[in-house]
Formats: sequence, structure tokens, C-alpha cells
Amino acid sequence: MKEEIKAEIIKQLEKDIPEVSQVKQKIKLEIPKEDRFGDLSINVAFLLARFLKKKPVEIANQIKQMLEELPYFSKVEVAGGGFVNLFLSKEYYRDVLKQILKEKDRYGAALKKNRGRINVEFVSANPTGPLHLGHGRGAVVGNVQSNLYDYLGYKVEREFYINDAGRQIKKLGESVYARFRQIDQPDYPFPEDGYHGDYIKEIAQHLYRYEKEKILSFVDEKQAVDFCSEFAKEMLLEKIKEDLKEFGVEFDIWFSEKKLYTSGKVEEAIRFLKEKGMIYEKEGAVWVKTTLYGDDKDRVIIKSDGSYTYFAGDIAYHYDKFKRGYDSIVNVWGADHHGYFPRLKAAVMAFGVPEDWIKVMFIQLVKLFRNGQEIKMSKRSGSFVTLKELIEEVGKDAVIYFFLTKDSNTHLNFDIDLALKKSSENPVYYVQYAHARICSVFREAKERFGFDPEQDFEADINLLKEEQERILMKHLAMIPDLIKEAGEKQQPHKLTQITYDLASDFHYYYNHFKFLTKDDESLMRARLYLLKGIREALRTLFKLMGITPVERM
RNA sequence: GCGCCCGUAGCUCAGUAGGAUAGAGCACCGGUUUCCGGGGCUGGGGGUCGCAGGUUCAAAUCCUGCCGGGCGCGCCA
Repeated sequence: MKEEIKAEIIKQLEKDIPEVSQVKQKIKLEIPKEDRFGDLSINVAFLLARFLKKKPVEIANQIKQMLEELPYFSKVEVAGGGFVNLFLSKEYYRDVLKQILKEKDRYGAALKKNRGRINVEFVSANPTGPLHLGHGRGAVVGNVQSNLYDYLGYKVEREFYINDAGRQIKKLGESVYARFRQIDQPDYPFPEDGYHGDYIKEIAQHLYRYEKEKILSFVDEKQAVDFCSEFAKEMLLEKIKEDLKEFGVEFDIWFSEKKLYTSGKVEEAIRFLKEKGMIYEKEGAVWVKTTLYGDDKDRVIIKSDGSYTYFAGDIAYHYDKFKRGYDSIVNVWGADHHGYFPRLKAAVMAFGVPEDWIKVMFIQLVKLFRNGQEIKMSKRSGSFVTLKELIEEVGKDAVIYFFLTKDSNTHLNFDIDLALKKSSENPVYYVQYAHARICSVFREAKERFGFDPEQDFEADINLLKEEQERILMKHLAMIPDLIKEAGEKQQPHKLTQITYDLASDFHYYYNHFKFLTKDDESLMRARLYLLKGIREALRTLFKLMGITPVERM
């Protein structure tokens, strides 16, 4: 809605100041930090100063007069040496509330998905063990970013790349096979760098119970290991799917790395790069000229022993995505892979896509804290907390919310004690409490006055004369823009901030005003009307994050 | 050595496609409420935005150099 107003402002200004068209791109209509600077603020006077050879303040005063003619504003002020501050009118707020109640928990969302197709690939954990916290953070960030794209009007596809080829999977099979053999023969050697977790033993026991004859019947031990690999991988993948589903994350596409090799897609991609002149041979290996697109050295895709590198598979994978015709793709990766991006980007650029076609969001480490002490994790010894365990301990909503509190590219300290607190110190509790409180007020209204705010009703918002009510309405009006900004900038963590701020303004309102007053029923209705708008805005935010809008605490 | 990320209040962090007096939560101090040493409400103190230059009407934000911390730099996946 900011965009609408901005367009109107520009149209209005261009009537008398043709120079506006020259600075159009740099005009910023923003939400000022301080309430007294208005609901919106525009910087256009600074930009015009150079062209009109006048002081910003003078221009601002001229602009002020022109903008006062527009219907949106109740007041226009000049301040800060040339800012033009705009105060929205009651009529505008009335329209905002109407819109919220109409759009409900998709308040402000694009109605049509016509901005293009985006693919978001995330989690993509090796199916060699349970999901850990880093995967969980990636799952939340990827999922919420996908929700944001949907909100913005893109058609989104969520994808999980299954690393089911290569050494990891072989190692998995060897580990399971060893555990299987150890059941009858305890001194059977366990591979040096095998997977130690108990889940490997569980899989082995399962195989021992149901597939023992089959495994022992293989003539070649390698076949037995392959069988174990395949079985364990499928089983672990199922587990991963279940965990993610419980976490509210579902994928549209499960893409197998192995199939890239068996279906000839790797050869196809290499052939394509060859046509583009990106491929050459040196020292018995085949290389890609990634330096043509900014990488610091060329990279091998076929080793001198004739086998492919991981990079070859990844090029083929992205070539496949390219051919699927997405307008843009996003990869959510662990931050330790950041050094890998330039070479992948270089290969992808060779496809002939625009500079910003591929984006990567990096996920930094999650550290767990309990009683102020870090819980050290060691995957080797098997002593690490899985995503599932954390969810079981503090609940899905807290995990999601905490994973979203900080920019994904910064380290996150997860305080288990805080996540468990049932008080306003705990931000998840605090925001959910705001929603539950409104529900509770509505229940009371029905019980005490026989007036059910859950039903549709009309109200006169001109009765909302308190300062805090104006602040809340303004806040509601801005929410779609705040969400859109979070989505455009790939900063899903901003949603927690937006939600917290709204909850905070609501709690303040709740603590200072009575909603259920017998003596002034029309005021009661107006306030409940506002509460209903707040609740829908909260629901919109909760839905984007995947958090439950609880009705009672 | 090269590259990427981070450095903001005592702590954990927001804020960085330049914008007005740099924000929040916790902790700390005060007022108030409650049966309450807990909880709620409310007010307050607290900052050389790592350092030093530069660009600009305007820099936490952009540029350069340095300091400190993390990560990455394979014909590994």
C-alpha cells in the first residue's frame, strides 16, 4: 500500500515539478523511526535540491502544499531540513481495517501468483542420519522464505536435493552392514570412519529381523553392503520426511542426485557447457573454465581416473533446474559452503541466465545453551542433539520462532531455558499470548454481553480517539509493507521482529484500556473491531512463520 | 597468503540498496499493584556503533587501510 501512495504522490508532484521524473528512482517513501515524524516520510525535497537549485526546506514547503490536496493524509509537515512527513487520515485507516477483515490471515498478500516461478532448495541433508539443528534452521529459513515468496505473488516450488550418490552413502552401507554382522559376531570390524550413532544399530537390527537371509545369501560382500546402503538410505529418508512434516515443512520435489548419473543428465550438462566453450582437458582431467565468470581458478569435473566430481553432479542438477524454466532459484546452504558458491555461480552463468538468477542464503551454526552452559555437540561420538529431540523438548513453535529471531547468516544461541519459560520474557510466549488474549476478550464479550465478535459486524472507528489506537491502526497499515520488505530482501527473520512489535503495541493497549464496557456499546464495538484486525494481522504473520495461533494459553 | 561472514549498551542481539536525537529483550535502579523476596504494570540510568582515514547536505550503513573472532580455500562430498 506504500507503493500505491508513492505512485499517487509522484503523480501529484509531477504536475508542477517536472524534474521529479529525473529523481523518481531515488525517491524513498519510508516509515520513520519515530512516531512524531508521521506515518510516512518522503525524501524527495533533498533529491530535487540539486536540480531546482533551491534549499531542500523551500522545496519541501512547496511539496507540502501539493500533497495536502491528496485524500490520504490528515496532516503534512516539513521537518528535519527537508523531510516531508505525512500523517494518514482516519478514512485511510478505516479502509485498512476493512481490508484486513476481508483478507483475514492472508492480509496484504498478493492475490495472483503472476510474478514468476521460484524454486527454493533447502535442507538437502545427506540421508545418512537424523536431522540436526543446522538442518532445522535451514528448514525454517527455507520454508518461511518460500512462504514469503508466495505472499509476494510468486509461484514457489520447495525442493530437497537428496545426496544419495557417492562415498557418504557407501560409508552408511558399510556401517550398517558391520553392525548387522556384529549381532552374531561381536568382534566383526567396524569401519574406521563409519557412522557411530545408535540409529545405525537400530537399522541393523531391523535388517537382522526381516532381511537376514537375503543379506547373507549375497555371494559378494559388496552386494550386501549395497543392499544395506539402499535400505538404510530409504529408511532414513522416511524419517527425515516425517520429522520435517511434523515441523510443518513439506517439499514439492525430492530430487535424487543418483538419478542425475543414471539418466545421462551429467553428460548432457557437460555437452552443453562444451558448446559454450567452457570445457577443456588438462593433465588427464576435464576442467570447467569457471574463471570466465569470476571464480579464482578453474575446476575439475572429470577426474583423471574418469569419475565425476561432486561439482559435475551439481552442475547437472542446476542445468536441470535451468531447463525447468524458473525465473529465479534460491539455495539455502550451510555457511561452511560459502566458498563453493563462486564456482557454481560461474557454471550457472554460462547457461546464460541473468546475474541474480541464482541466490544463496547461508545458514550459520546453532549453539544450544542450558543453564547458561553450552551443550557441546560431537557428531563423531554420537553425542548430539537432534532436531527431533529439541522439538520434543521445547515445542515446534518455539523452535521455529527462535530459529527465526536472528539473521540466518549470524550465529544463533538457542537458550532452552528461555524457550521453555511461560512468561513474557519468552518472545514466543509473548506473541502467542497476544493472540490468545484477543480470543479471550472475544469469548468474554460473547458470554457477558451476548455479543459475538467472531461473527461479522460493523463499527464506527471514528470513536477510536486514543493515541494508542492510532498507533495500532498505523501499525496494521504498515504490516504488509514490512512483510514484503522481509521477503524481497530474503530476511525471513524480520517476521519475528514485526510480530513482536505488533504484539507489544497490543499488550500495551490491553493494559491501559478496557474493551468490554457496558456503558458505551458503540465504543466497545469499535475497539473489538480493532482487536479483530490485530488478530488477523497476527495470524497472517503466524501463518507465514508456521507458528500455531493458540486460542488459550 | 587469498576470499567470505561477524564486531552496535554489562549480556543476547535488531537496525546496513545513506537520512532526523542509534533500538529491543535480559540484567541494573526507582514508582506502582498483588496474600507475595515470585509475577504484572510503569519510569529511568547505561553507547568513542572494533580503530583510523575518505566520499556526502547527511555514514552504524558506502570506499580504503588496520585490529580482533569465525569459516572456507582438494582431481573431497
